Amino acid sequence: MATTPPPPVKNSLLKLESQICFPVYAVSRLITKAYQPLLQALDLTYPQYLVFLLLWEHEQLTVKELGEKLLLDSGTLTPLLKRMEQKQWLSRRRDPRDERSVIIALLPAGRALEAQAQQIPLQMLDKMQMSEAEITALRTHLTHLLTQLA
Amino acid sequence: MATTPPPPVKNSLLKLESQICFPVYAVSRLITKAYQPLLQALDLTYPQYLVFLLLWEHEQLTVKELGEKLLLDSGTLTPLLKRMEQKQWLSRRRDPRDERSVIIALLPAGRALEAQAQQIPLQMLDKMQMSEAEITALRTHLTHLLTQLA
DNA sequence: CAAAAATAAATTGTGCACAATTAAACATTA
DNA sequence: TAATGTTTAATTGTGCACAATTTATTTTTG
Repeated sequence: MATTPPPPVKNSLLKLESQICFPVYAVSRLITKAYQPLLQALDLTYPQYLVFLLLWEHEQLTVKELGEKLLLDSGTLTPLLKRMEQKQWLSRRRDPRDERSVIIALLPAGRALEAQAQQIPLQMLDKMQMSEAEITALRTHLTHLLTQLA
Repeated sequence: MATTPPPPVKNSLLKLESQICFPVYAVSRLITKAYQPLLQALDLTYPQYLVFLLLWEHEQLTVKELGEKLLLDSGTLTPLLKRMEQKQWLSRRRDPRDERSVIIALLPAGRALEAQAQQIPLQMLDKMQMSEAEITALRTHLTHLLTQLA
């Protein structure tokens, strides 16, 4: 009795489920969505929150420094920072000693947000339901990938 | 001799470097950038490539099915699929048996792209420089997070 | 010093990503 | 079956994200 030929095996590397890239892409968007209700209470978007994490730590930074730390360019940062400036969270001014640079400095309203953001990291950790060990392992692999691709 | 008081320790959870979320966000964008030169040769964006991965495997899917698999809604997919339709890569038509659904079907020009995309996964693996074990571990942690957040 | 090169932001244009709303088709049920 | 509710896309509006270009300033170099 003749057997039917085996079905042609698709190049499994071209399947969505074989990709490592898709989970990264999907998880990244899901994380942003998980932040959303927490950040909405502060009238913040996720990239704006990242800018604040840096400003709460450093008080003031140039656009270039923000870009280096966040891996974003001025095409993204300039309009984002203008929106944050409009809300009086930060100031944008040229560095008098090098007029090419723009210094972004925290304003009182921006500094005040830090207190309201205190709970966010723990709330996110709670949503993610990952052990300390898992998080460390994940971060290790991701930072490896990051240095590989940056 | 009086010791200086310890510097006030910033809530380390509110530092960018403590966050697991930032590496995911940054790596996701870096991966997209790494794909860019490879996909540009096929006139594709990364989300369009993801749609093709599914269509190459399934030949035709509804917008709803694409959305479920990619975790994207019609607000993102409709304009994206219209652009792909304009390039004659796929067709969009209502399902005659349920006019609410729109069936996305591969067209010859879209099917032809599969051959040209064959090399992409290996080229990406090469760029990422990760061992099989690392990739598996990373995917495991990410899919865990994905189910946790989805 | 003047010309050329490099640097830092801003601008322009395209394409996601998503919340919120709308519209149409279908399913359920009173 | 008419009214109600559900499902599926499309639409609208906002905010990234990034490539490519432009502008202004500073640095380097011939």
